[in-house]
Amino acid sequence: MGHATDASTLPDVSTAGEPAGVVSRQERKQRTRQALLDAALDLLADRGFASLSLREVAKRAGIVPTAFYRHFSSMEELGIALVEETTRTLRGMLRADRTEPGSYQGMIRASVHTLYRQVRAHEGHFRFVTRERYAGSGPVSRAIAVELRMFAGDLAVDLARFEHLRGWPTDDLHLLADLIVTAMIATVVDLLETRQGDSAADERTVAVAEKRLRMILVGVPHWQPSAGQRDRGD
Amino acid sequence: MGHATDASTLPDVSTAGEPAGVVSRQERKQRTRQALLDAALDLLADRGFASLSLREVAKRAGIVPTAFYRHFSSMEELGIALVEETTRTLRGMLRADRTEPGSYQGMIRASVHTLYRQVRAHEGHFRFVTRERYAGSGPVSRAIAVELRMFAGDLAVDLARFEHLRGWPTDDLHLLADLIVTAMIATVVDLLETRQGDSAADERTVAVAEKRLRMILVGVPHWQPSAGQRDRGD
DNA sequence: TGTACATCAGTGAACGCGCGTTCACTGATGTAC
DNA sequence: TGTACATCAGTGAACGCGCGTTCACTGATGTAC
Repeated sequence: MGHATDASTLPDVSTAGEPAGVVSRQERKQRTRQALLDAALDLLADRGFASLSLREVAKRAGIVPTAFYRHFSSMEELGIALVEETTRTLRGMLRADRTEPGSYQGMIRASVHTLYRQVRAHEGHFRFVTRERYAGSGPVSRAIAVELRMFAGDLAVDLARFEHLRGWPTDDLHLLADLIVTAMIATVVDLLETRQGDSAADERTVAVAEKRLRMILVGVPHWQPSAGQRDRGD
Repeated sequence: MGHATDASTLPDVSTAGEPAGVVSRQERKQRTRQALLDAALDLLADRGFASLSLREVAKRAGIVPTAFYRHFSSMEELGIALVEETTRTLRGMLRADRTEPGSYQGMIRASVHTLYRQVRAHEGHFRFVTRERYAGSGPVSRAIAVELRMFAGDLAVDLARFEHLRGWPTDDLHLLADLIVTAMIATVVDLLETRQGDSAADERTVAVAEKRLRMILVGVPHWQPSAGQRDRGD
């Protein structure tokens, strides 16, 4: 227990069976840092970040508690690094899925599939992020909020290129983008609740995810932009 | 500090200025129990439930740690009581808002207004529930999941009475109901992020909440029920 | 290539602290007669 | 109404434990000459 070689880190650096003698001090340090991140993620499988102790993480990473400070000045700093690891590549992949504004249907399929693969490849990361999103008012929750706002911002920009959405006011575009991001997060949660390996359940979850997005978007051509602002009457 | 007389409990039992000598032992016990619930809620203002200690809660409620066990067998049991307090009346109020299936518009306005009043009257409760919803896999998160499923179930039943929705398959109805519940939770979070007392900001948040629901519902007449199932092709 | 020194990731002892839970207790409230 | 006993919410001492952080240290790696 507690070995860090089965690492499931986002960037797949191949460090597996290299001779131990030839690596530089810098490289060793980097590996220990990664071991700390992986250890934290392992321990977060069924608990909140706030309940994680520095000593516990260090122990599982195979170092003494005091050595933790060679890598992070606090647990919070480690938490922020985990948030970064989670979103580092996903944002670009989702933007790529929307490069040519074709049908909603195509965009939906591609985005859901990207999200699906990414969640399944890095369950721990996504469990961590969906959990800590509302977990408090600390630096980790704030970092997650910032990342999500960037996802929604990207999406609002891309949505503006669709035919029916060209004339929409910015407010309405952002409302729609937030709705879609929220639906995607719901899909992440659904996937994490499904036991890994049950591919029939996975297909059902993906189908529901796509349907949910279609249900949101089917109204788009019939929406009267900004009607809401006026009929509040002040 | 730590007095329990400024209680903000959901059932507004008037226990304020009564002579102390006349209350029964049972009544006194009930008050201490309530003081524990209120103390926990106070302490949860900017932290997660998991980081709350029994000793801390007891101290703030004005009793010795060991007396805690006269009221709850564990912190988890207290957490579940807090979930119950939060949803006890809200569920009925929201159902009442939908008793006569008139326009979506009317239903939306009434429901959002009910939610708004309830959140503003019991901020601590709703902060607790939205935070702990995904906080882990413990009894508290499970209790919240059960309550939310009941909200969505109520809503699905009521939605089935609307004209366009009469022919919808159960799956699609539940998907729509979940979408609406999720939108309502987003509104709760928005309200909790707004500084209390800024009534202009509140009105904006309520307007956004209504608009969000309209954006979801505007597609309903144009939805092809279960089209999604078929075009997945297996 | 060889030597002398600097760097620095990781060590291990020590600290004071708050934790959940046990236990035997106290003394006011409640009840039976 | 008065007395004797039962109930039980709250007390306070005590326990062993894991916590974050400090500090002086070790010894392999890196670098200057």
